[in-house]
Amino acid sequence: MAGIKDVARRAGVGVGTVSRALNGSGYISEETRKKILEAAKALDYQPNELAKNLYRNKTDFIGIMMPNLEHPFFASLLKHLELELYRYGYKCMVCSTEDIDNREREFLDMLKRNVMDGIIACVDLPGDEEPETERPVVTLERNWGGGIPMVHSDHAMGGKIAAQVMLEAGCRKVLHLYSQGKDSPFEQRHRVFREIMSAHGVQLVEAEAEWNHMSYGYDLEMARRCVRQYSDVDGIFASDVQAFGCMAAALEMGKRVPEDLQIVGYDGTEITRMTYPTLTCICQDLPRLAQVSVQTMVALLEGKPYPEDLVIPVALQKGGTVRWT
Amino acid sequence: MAGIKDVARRAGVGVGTVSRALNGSGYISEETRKKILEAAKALDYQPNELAKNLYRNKTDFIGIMMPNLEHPFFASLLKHLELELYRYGYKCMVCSTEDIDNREREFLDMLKRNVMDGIIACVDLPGDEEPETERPVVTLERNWGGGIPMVHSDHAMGGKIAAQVMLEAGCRKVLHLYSQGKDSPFEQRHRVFREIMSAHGVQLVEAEAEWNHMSYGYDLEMARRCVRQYSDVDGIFASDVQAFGCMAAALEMGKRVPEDLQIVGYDGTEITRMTYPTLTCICQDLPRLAQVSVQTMVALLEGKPYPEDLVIPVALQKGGTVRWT
DNA sequence: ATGAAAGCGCTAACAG
DNA sequence: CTGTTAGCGCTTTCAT
Repeated sequence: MAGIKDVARRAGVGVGTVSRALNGSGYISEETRKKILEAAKALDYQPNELAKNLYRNKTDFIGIMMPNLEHPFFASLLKHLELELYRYGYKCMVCSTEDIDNREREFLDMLKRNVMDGIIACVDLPGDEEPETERPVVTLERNWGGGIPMVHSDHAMGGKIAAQVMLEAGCRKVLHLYSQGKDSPFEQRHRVFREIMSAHGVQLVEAEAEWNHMSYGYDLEMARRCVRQYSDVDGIFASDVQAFGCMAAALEMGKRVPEDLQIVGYDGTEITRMTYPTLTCICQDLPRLAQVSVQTMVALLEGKPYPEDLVIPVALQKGGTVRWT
Repeated sequence: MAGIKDVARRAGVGVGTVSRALNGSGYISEETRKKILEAAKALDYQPNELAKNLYRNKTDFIGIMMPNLEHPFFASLLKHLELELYRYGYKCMVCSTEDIDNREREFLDMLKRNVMDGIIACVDLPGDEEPETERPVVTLERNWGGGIPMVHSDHAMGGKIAAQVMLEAGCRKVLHLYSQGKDSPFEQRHRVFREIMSAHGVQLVEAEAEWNHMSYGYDLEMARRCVRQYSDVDGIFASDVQAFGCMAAALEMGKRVPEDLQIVGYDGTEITRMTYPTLTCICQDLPRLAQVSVQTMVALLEGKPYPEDLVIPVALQKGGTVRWT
């Protein structure tokens, strides 16, 4: 592997000159620049990024922490985050905590060791400690407190839209699958939904999903159980995957959707458009969530002020699991 | 940020001693070791990995190249790869090429710049050039030639199983959605499937999906078009996502699955178990694919021989989209 | 058993 | 404009 010294020798100049020529910093005569470029090409010179990183104390890596990479919400979010980071010249290092003990802690420690420049986290803060904040952290949908910027969807709006859909659809007894995290912004969605339902005299049956247990298997299984247990409801509000689990269980029991049972999902991932009928759901704006969190991260890294408004609107996607009038 | 010098000063020893104590290399008296450990703890010392990387010329990063992180097959594969790399102490750097021009090339160049120790690639080799092989590359389901190890499923077996299912189900006219890459091992699946179908006099209608255009939207749209166009088939063989697209289009047209139309998917991702009826499909063994490719990568990095057999068996998942007798 | 010193490959400050 | 040199923070000889 040719190093900068080899290039310097071949071009008959000093290493400093090579560095300047290749980085376009400082003054270089056109002539020597050409010589250097030629030498670099001839030797197929590639600067060793490790040396550069040590000097700059920066790697251009951003770590992404997610509970589960297989879940359609996180898979899609990761895609958008990676793309957005790429636009700003950052590389994406990913950590799927799954249910592995201590994985969050280990990952956060890497931040202290300068492995990456910052972290975008979609998981809860491990333990009760404040994170070291020497390098920036931005969270998505998770409250880490301590002035750490949190980008999230407008879940109050989501709960409200879902409730309105249920009301217009004429539901009288609704199954509501929810989950609650550490001061999570999600709770707004459930709170608002409950309030509106109660205010209109709609009966509510609730089941709590384990927080942060993001997996298809779990979601489908719990959805199935709930539908069996509360077989007399005429409406369901749950996350996308859970909603599909409910629909499958109901169809298996001989119910018709939406004639006997109306279903509203939450998230709006691609899977909602994959079936017939398509799933009516509240869509989170994943591209925008990714965009804003990356912008915030970059601003933090550059010491600039970051966007004030970190709340992203949601939208209704009308699908075939609700009877529209 | 406390450095090794600070620790040395505080413990009243030289930096070399601190390094040895903390890495457990060389001889250290129990007494000074204690002093050093204390000092390190007191200062919350974290070794700067950038310096270590430069010295070792190694980062413990493995790059993962994928065409699309949102697609359930790749999302799931990534999850397993990341987990497996973690087991071996490697971190996972991810690159989603999407359809971005030159992204593969750029990512491969990072390998030359020592940004990562190796690459596991699930995309085609850009251009016709041989990749620099100074640092190891392993591919998953992609043929990069030049002695680069390729881990892949036993697609001949997959094609055979799918064909047998179709025959047993009594299909007489089958729609076959396929795609072909650069010398891809996938082709076996299509070749074997065709051969068996023809041998038994089953009529075959084929539609080619664009290679490497891995996205829900595209898959669903093309599936819908095909089902409309070939509305008289009684069986369909396609990838998971395409299969769902076909099923949705057929249901929308008033057909019944599996009574009027039987469907066999390929991949066996989580989405196949999400609906009612569940999708009959050929399952690739993603955990095993990940395991073998990571083992191969690690062996390459350590200069050891790697597993000979890089072909992973597939299995049939019986679902409700086929009439079982 | 331990301290001093020489790199790892690059960038930037400083002389010329 | 360009060459020389001093780090970046760590690991590892090499003396002692």
